[in-house]
Amino acid sequence: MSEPKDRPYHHGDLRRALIDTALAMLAVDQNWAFTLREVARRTGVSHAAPYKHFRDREVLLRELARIGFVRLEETMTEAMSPAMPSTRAQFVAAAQACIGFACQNPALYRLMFSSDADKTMDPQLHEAAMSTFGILLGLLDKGQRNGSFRPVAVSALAAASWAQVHGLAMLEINKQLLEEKVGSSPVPAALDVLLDGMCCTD
Amino acid sequence: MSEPKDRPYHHGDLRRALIDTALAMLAVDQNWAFTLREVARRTGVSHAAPYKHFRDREVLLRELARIGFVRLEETMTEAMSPAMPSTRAQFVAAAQACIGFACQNPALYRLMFSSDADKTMDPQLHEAAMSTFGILLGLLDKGQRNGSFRPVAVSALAAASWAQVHGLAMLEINKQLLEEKVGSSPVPAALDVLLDGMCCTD
DNA sequence: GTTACAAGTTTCTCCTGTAAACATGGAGGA
DNA sequence: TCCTCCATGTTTACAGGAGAAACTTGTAAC
Repeated sequence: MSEPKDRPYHHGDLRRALIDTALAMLAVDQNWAFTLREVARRTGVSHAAPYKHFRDREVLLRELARIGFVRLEETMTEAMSPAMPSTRAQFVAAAQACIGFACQNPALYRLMFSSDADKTMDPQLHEAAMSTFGILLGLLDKGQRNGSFRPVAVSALAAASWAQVHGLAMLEINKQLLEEKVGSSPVPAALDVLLDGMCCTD
Repeated sequence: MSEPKDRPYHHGDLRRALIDTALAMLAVDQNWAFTLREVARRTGVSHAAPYKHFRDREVLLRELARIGFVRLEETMTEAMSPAMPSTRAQFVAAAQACIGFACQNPALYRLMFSSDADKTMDPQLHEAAMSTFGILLGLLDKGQRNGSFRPVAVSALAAASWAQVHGLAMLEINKQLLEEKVGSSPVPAALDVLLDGMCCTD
């Protein structure tokens, strides 16, 4: 893991290396023990080096959150791309992709939606989050146009489906969805109930 | 805030005093800067004193979470008690009470549903959480009996409504429910969409 | 009364974030 | 070519937190 000699004094692209290390840590450390010093250590650099690239811890966190939104958007877009029999099926696929992303990157997902990553502090982060949200809006709009979803205010559908998916994701990654509470397959069950309210009667 | 002299060497009920101080801190500090030393300081004891009553920080956090569940249950029970025209209205009242509780105690609410407060570690915490969840189950069951809610598996309704309410609460306290995304009154709107899927057609 | 124990305090070690001062090496002008 | 600047490293320093260990103090039981 550590090459003692061959590293030149100047790293080359420490900024990117720090981000990569941090993302790798977030992917492994479910439990959110994230320290700048540990990131520096694993990157093989002194604990003060990161401050040349990030004003403070929060700035790095916000950058990680931004990348998280980009990746989530990619994940959801991929999940939606195959031919689907209905917009409803596409919605389910996107929702499950989002929840799957959260399960595979729990710490990153939590970070993305925590107030640690305050979006008012960082226009780029805000933009990334809005862009990801745009996928949902696009899907809802399409569903309304083709008669799949009820013609109520799209913002209401957006609020409901976002809350539902985010709620399921948060409960899942925090291990709250115990079988004794919500049965053995809560995610599809919950999505079905919600979609019954969103969809036009067949 | 601090009486320098009159405090006897032994506090009397330091355990309760620490819990009260911590709860007060959680109510004020939205942003979750919670340190044992600060709790000790504000309680007027040395920073090591809390360790006589809580093995470590986590044990105190779990106790706070437990109390949070008790209070949430009280809040929801109160909100549901007045005469309501329908089970649906009662559901909305309970849901809004839960979200209101989260908004008024954001740090506590976050703690309650974080994996910091690992329920597998503490039977009493688990029991308190289950008891609070029981309110939802009772309401759903009653609604199914009187024909308000659809006769699908109650665990599916539970999963959907819990995820919805928790999702709304989390998004709200993390200031993610921006008007540009979900309109001006996302909570009632989202609950309505969900309930359209849960309720029998009128 | 003496003594034992629960519940305080002090002191210590190791960790973190962050600031300041110092070092290095590559790029651009004399 | 050489000198100098400066971005990007390192070292050192400091404040504050978790928690362990050793010490102190009331009080309650014998």
